[in-house]
Amino acid sequence: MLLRCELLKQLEAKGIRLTAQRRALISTIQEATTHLDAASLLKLARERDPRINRATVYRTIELLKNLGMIDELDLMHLHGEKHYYEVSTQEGHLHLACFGCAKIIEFATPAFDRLKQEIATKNNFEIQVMRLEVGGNCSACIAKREKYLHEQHKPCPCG
Amino acid sequence: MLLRCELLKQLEAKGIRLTAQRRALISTIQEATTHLDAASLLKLARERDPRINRATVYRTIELLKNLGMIDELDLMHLHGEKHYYEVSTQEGHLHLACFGCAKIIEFATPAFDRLKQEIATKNNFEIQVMRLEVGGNCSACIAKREKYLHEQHKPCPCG
DNA sequence: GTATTTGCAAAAGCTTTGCTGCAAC
DNA sequence: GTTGCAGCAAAGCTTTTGCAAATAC
Repeated sequence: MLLRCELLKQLEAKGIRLTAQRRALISTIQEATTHLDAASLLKLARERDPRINRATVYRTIELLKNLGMIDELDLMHLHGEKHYYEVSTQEGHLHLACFGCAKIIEFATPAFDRLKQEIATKNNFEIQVMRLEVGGNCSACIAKREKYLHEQHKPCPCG
Repeated sequence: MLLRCELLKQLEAKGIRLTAQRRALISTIQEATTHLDAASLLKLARERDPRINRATVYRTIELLKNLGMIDELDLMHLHGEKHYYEVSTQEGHLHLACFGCAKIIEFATPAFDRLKQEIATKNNFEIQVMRLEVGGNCSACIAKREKYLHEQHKPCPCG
């Protein structure tokens, strides 16, 4: 249930004034259909407002991060060291990165929040951010590999 | 239960031959008492073998990572974008990074491996690496903050 | 003698910063 | 008039790479 530019509303509600450039950036993040890194975000947002500068991208990201409105992801450094961003959600979820095809799978489970609770309680730790990332092979890539092994007449580990 | 230079033994068992420089690097990782980044590792390892070069550090890290013998951590980017390394362990554990005092707390719980199992099963995903990092405030920093608020005669959220 | 690995230095990739000037109240 | 942001370009930090020389078998 994504309201149209929920982030802008939240910022407005906090009394934070934004320039047109920042508004363009923020709606771009909000409406993105993939995880964006700073460079892609800049490129996309410039379609809305060509004046946007790289420095403004990083400064706006910093702002939203500090307000806890977006989360920063590494996505297992699948494509170098850049960071990716997504709008923070109420319930925790995690990211599976496939080393084979670079696909990113999002997965949510109640166990995630239960674990979060356990971590906080047992360590008396006040959690602000929790990031869980997994790397490996997705089901399609596992199947591909097994098909390949089979065609090579090599033993298939699954029998 | 850390055997003396377990990593070297494992590599030897795999028939992987190592130069003196790499051996010095690897024992440094093995015997480290904190999480090392590439630069600290270089500095420390040079006390054992001054010939070691930065490139060799990165190339050795790459090797150990690919063999699954060390894990790469970000530690919530508490000190910039560098990576930290630790010897892989059988059972999963996670890292709590305190934004207040930069302390890193390690925490292990069976729930971690149960969650890992659930992720693998429900997504039919073959997990190679799983990294869980948490950022927030440790108990000491929470106490410090509450003491401060109390001295300022401000209301204490805990009553 | 061939293959691998080293050291060095330079490049690359992403992010941050200093500064000048513009814009908003 | 002050205050704060934007844009620009340069610097910063970490990591990677090309290549010639050195090393190991």
